[in-house]
Amino acid sequence: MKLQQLRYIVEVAKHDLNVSATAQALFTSQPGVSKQIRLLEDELGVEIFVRSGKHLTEVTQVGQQIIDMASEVLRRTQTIKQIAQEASEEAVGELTIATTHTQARYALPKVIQHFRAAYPDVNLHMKQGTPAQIAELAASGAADFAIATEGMELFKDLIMMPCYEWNRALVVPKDHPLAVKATDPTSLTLQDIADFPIVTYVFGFTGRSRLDEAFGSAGLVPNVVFTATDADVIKTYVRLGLGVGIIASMAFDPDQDSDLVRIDAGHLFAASVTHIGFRRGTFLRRYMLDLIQSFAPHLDPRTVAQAQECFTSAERETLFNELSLPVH
Amino acid sequence: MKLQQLRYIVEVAKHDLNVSATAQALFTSQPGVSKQIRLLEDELGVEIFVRSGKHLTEVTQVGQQIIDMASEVLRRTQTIKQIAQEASEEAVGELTIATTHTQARYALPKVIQHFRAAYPDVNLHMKQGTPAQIAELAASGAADFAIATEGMELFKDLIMMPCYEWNRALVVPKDHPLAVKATDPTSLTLQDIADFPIVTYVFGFTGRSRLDEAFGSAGLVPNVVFTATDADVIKTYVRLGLGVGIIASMAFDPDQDSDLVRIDAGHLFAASVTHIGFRRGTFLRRYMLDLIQSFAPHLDPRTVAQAQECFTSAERETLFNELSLPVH
DNA sequence: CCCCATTACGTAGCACGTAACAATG
DNA sequence: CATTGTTACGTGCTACGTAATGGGG
Repeated sequence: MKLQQLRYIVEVAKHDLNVSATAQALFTSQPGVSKQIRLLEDELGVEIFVRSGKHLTEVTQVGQQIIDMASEVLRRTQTIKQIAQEASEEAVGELTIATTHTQARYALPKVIQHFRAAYPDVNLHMKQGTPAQIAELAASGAADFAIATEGMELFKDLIMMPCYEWNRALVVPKDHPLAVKATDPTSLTLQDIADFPIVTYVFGFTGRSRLDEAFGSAGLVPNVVFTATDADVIKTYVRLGLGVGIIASMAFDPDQDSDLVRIDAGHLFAASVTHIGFRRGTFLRRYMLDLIQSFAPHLDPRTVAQAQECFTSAERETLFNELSLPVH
Repeated sequence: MKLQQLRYIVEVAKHDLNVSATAQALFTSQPGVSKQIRLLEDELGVEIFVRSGKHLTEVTQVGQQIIDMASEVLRRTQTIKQIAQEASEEAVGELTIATTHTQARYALPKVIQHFRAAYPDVNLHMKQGTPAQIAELAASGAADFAIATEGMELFKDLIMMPCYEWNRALVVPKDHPLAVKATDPTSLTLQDIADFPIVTYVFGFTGRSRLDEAFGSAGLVPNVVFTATDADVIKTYVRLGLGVGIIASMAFDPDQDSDLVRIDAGHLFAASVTHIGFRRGTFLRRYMLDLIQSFAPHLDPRTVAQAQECFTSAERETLFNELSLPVH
């Protein structure tokens, strides 16, 4: 059994059982991959893939178990490399962050700027997607970190940590009837909002669920006429007069959005909490810990280490609910 | 990075940093081992071992982390082999049980006999040792199972499951003053026993601690004149008249021990529970599950699987304290 | 008829073993 | 001086790439 053989079967499984595509992705020849898989199957005495004629059609039951375990093996060899690099070149490496538009656009820029200055030799990659995709990326190891507000409890081997609390604001054009509320945001009610067509996030994004809850428990049916995954698009359509926008308050930029009026609505909705997560068992390099702390100051390396030790998310909750989160 | 290189560093660490001895144990040449370690260190860019002149003197800090992770990798490659063998040759394999004399001599024979009949092609190995050694063997992967009554909570990555409950009996020569109690064991008191010199297990073996607790809470100081790790030795010295023996009741064999009298003392001491344990993450083959159930009928494969899923020993406890244990 | 996996075969690299060497206690 | 790790060197294996072959959709 060789590490490459394990790599091959894992990659073939990831590439829809297409050996040619796998070989190309791994920059090697297709017969080589084919043969090594055969050799592994011979050595183990089991078929990992089901072949119909000249095609791999499916993964056998044992095959799946073996592939899963092989992934684990490969992950750990990666960890070995990380440990070594951490010891020899502390400030050199890679960092992949999977996150949503909202975070990438409004929460992360400062952090990233700071990070790049501190670690110029760490290559940084950002992947954007839906909360579910983000969680998947982190769980599969394709990203080091997932940062999002929703849908992060999907994978049990993701360690999630709360970063900051935030709430919503209304954005309306300056000439909108509700614009006058800007002088006294506390007088704003859910009924006020429900009177107008609403432009906000699609479901499953950026705390949208909290919004629905608030209206629901007030017995109101909001007239959501347009949804988007990010605040920039929402603001654009607010400008076009489609309706009043409800966005994360941090997504309002006083400079760029000077043609709009922001009315804080934090008293109307339950606060949302943005989390950062990583796969259980990940070796966290110094620069990773630094990034976490720079994004969420209360998450110092010691606290993160404690979170890693926790077996269940319930344990982590008790660990974290002693902390008071920053509010954005 | 190659699997063998990982194997080499792990084994060298296990062999007190003696490369020659390691090479011999792995049936390979010493320069080969030496070179592969060097190559790995070069590839990773770190020193795993500290060399003073021509000797490996210690493991670097990173080295230890790498070795630990390498062990994990190798363990998982073993698991892959097991998964494969399970699928192709369900009844072929190896099984190593680490246990104490008491279990090996009095509890396991029937089980083993049954097992050998059911799985003639599974090679069986028994390792004997102190409870601490047994737990260590299972935790390190040198044994598949640990079976013992004491000291099994030492390693947090051992999954322990209760097998049966048992208590103690007094054994005395036929002409001993206490022999008359055999007709009415319930009349036996701790004071009765404390009046005589006692021969029993050494501390840390076969529920010895429960014995001390009972005397302690009764305000008595037992006069333990001789201790041994197993009942056979204890009985021998009881025969020599050294004192009254206190042994596990199942360790009295009516046939072989017909020259002694057994007086049940279950009402005087808290019951002990014998456990079977294995390393978390172990792939349990069919024959292993069979062995467990044959030893402890309530531990069916489903229950064992549930125990494997539990994160903490507390969770397992709640799982198990619904079961009523067999009494030996 | 194209796509894809397997077989065949040649080559280059590398792991491993033997032998010689160096250093340590 | 014995033990132990490293260097040097030769060899046999094998992983990999190119080319040819054979099945499926």
